[in-house]
Amino acid sequence: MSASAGLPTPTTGSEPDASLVARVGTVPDKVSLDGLETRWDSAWTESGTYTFDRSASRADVYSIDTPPPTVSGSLHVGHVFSYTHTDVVARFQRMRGKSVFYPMGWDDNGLPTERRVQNYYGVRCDPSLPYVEGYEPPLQGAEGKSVKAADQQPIGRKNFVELCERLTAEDEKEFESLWRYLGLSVDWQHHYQTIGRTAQATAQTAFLRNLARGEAYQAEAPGLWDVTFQTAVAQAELEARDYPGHFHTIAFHAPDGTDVVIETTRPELLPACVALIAHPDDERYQHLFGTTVTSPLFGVEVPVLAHTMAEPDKGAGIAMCCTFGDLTDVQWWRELQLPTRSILVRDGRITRETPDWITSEQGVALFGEMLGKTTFSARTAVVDALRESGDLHGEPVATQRKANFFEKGDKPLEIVTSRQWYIRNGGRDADLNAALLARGDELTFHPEFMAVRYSNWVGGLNGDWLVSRQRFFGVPIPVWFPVDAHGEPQWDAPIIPDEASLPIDPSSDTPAGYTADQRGQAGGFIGDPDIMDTWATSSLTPQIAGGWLTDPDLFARVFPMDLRPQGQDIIRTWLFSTVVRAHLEHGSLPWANAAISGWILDPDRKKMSKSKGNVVTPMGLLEEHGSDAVRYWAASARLGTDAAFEVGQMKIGRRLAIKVLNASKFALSFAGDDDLSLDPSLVTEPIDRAMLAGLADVVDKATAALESYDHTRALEVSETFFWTFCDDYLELVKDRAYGAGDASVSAATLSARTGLAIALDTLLRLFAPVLPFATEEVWSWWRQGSVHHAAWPVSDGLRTAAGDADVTVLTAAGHALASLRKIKSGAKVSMRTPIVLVDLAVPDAYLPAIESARVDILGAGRVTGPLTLTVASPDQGDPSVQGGIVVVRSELGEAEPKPARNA
RNA sequence: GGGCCUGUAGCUCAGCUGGUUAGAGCGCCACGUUUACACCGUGGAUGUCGGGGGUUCGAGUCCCUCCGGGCCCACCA
Repeated sequence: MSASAGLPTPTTGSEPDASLVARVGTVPDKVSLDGLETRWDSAWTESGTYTFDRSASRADVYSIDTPPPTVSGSLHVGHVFSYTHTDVVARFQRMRGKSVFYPMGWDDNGLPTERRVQNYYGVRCDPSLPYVEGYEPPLQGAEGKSVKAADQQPIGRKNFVELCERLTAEDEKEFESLWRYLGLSVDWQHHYQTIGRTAQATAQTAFLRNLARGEAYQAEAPGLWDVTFQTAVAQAELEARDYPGHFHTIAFHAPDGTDVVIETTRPELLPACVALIAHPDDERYQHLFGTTVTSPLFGVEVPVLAHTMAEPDKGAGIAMCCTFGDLTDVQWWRELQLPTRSILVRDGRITRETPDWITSEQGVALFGEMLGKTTFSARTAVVDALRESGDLHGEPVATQRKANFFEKGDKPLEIVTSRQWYIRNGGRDADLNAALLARGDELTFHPEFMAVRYSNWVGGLNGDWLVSRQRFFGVPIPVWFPVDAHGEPQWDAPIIPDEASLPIDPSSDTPAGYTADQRGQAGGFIGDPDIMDTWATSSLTPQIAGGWLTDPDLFARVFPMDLRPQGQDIIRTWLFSTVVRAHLEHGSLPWANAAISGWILDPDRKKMSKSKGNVVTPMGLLEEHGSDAVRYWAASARLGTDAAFEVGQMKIGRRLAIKVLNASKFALSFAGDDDLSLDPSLVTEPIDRAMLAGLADVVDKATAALESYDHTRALEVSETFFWTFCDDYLELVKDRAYGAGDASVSAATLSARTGLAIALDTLLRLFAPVLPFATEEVWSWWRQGSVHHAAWPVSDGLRTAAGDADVTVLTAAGHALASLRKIKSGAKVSMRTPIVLVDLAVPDAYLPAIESARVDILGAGRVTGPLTLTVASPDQGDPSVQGGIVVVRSELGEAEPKPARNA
């Protein structure tokens, strides 16, 4: 790292220190923010400003596990917002001398990409079709036109995956250019795709290791199933939504002829009923426990059982347990060892064969009408029959119920029995659960309260992590199964590939010891048809980005990582699953810190999202306001707090960036043709030293804030100081800094010029993480190298230069100047108007301070006559203004005629 | 039903472990082109700190309670 270390300490010897002198190069006559983004992005790329120094040891590295954005649409302001937060951290750490490992990934895995490809190219995947060489899809960019499924051209899996890769590559190019324009200090040599070969190999290797250690397993079990996508769905992907339904009151029949009445919203599941269940303490049903009743219409005999999960005040207090209507049914079925009578199949329709437990003539006839029907039509059939038989009591009553949905689906989930793969995540194992909760405690969340979202989720898990999905585009489960002599797959004896052969696709690759023509044959093999959950890959981003498999040397330098930035909504998914994988594979946390950004809300306080159509495109914003301005807006919002989308805040950021350019140009203009000194020993005037003392405080506060991931506070203290610096200090020292106008430079002039140079040098470093473009631009006018590799400022040197000065001199002089301005403002005259006489009553403590800056105050206030200072008494005037300085008497002179301006 | 966050000027938000008259910026009003800046500068007005109780010499800050926003989990009979 090349930087001069913060502010150099004063030299004591006679050797001039080269680092204390800066030669001012060309400062533009007219400064502008326009074009800085493109210009500096090129310059940074060319000089490798953000290249990770892989010779650095782990202790000198700061590594970031960046969220790979989903490449299935476009980035929105929410992305710009949260990625800026991360970039501020990256830039701060880089300036502190860390080698920053800041890779970028693209999440092009999974359903969103799959669906987008279907729409964009008008195709659909049919894994049974062969690969077609040189295939071209029927459409290009048909997005939004929504091609009906029936009109989509069916293509084989390999062709489909190729299209996925083609489309995501285009998107990724666009995303990268946006990130570059925004000024993310990413090392673009380190980027990855979650569908890339490395990611696939990593996901498959990690899975096989989980399998070898017994952490991954298969089970044939009832589980939540999306009938649209026809895939199993994991707990983390659930979303409870309101769903309209009807309560139906239905009579079962006891042997003695009495009715046992239940209520249900799903009468179509009547043929799947396996028991009636009431609470063991429920007085009303005591006499029925242990007996059987007969279902209406279908005449199936079912037991009446007791279970504590039954709630007496829900419905009739006695429930119909079906295989399977909901997760409670599954629990009853399991715990009471009930038979399985499934009637729903994977497409969400009623089975196409009448099941053997339905034997009555009436039952068989009715079920015959239901065969292959949707649940909706089947319900109508059952309800009509019930009404006719008199077993429907009253009419159905409309109700609003909650149903589980796949977060990307729009039909309620059904429960279907299937063979699936799971990874243990503490959902069924108390020890592992406790260990993962402990990992949560070990992880530092910013803000802290986000930790409870983790522990709530982990504590509330009710099953292991379902990782298999019945989809096409994704990382295949890397196993095959032998097929026995009868043609039956041996699910219990998976054929495991060698790690060195990964990644593999078992649907096209052949396992060792077999030939391709044995696929699907008796005595041969079949591939596992499923792919892994997208989180099964995403949970390995630290390993993928860090080179776990491909570059162990790199991995040792970056893992466990320092920071995981992400949104609060995916703590339960991405964050948790990543913790699970690292815990199982490495016995550690994947990172030390998690920084959680809030949401961007539109002016109606609604979360911005594509589905609501209230998204603002980021590139337009960046071009209109400038990247520094948009970054300023983002950096003004604290972690974990939702922020309003506010153009006003961007305008303030733009104003700040422009002010940085202008104030810098001004400060540098005093150098003339001379070199500008940064030697603190030349700062001799009390007010100059006071300014440096104030700056030292700012440096300490900003540093402490950034160390605790509070970028907002760091920006705020720097910004507040900077505006006072411009409005008061610059005005006060202007005249002195210009000097006498001849070649001689007095000590007082040198003090002002050096103070300005030191302050500018420090302020540019303080602002660099938030305003990388404006600060780099100014830096290039007079310093060597990049400000983004300059050392983060430290207060020591500033304090040495300030000596025993304290900030009071500057604040008091500022207040005095304000009181002089108020005289003119009150008289509605130009600030150029001279004051020929003024008496100020000032607080006790300010008297010496103001006295020591008298000459500067007279100059800045254009006081041409006597300035008299007295100590203010408590009853004098309004002490709340101008720091308690009261104008006792004043007299204004004639304004000078306008000076001719040089164009 | 359980949990977390949040309610301060018209708007967006600061107010750290309780301490003098509650802050900033935007917006608003008035004035001003000053050898950096009109993408500017100077000055000004603006609040029963969601309501009500309590602890305290002292509460925007701590406790209780109610009301309003947002989010997560549970709730499918």
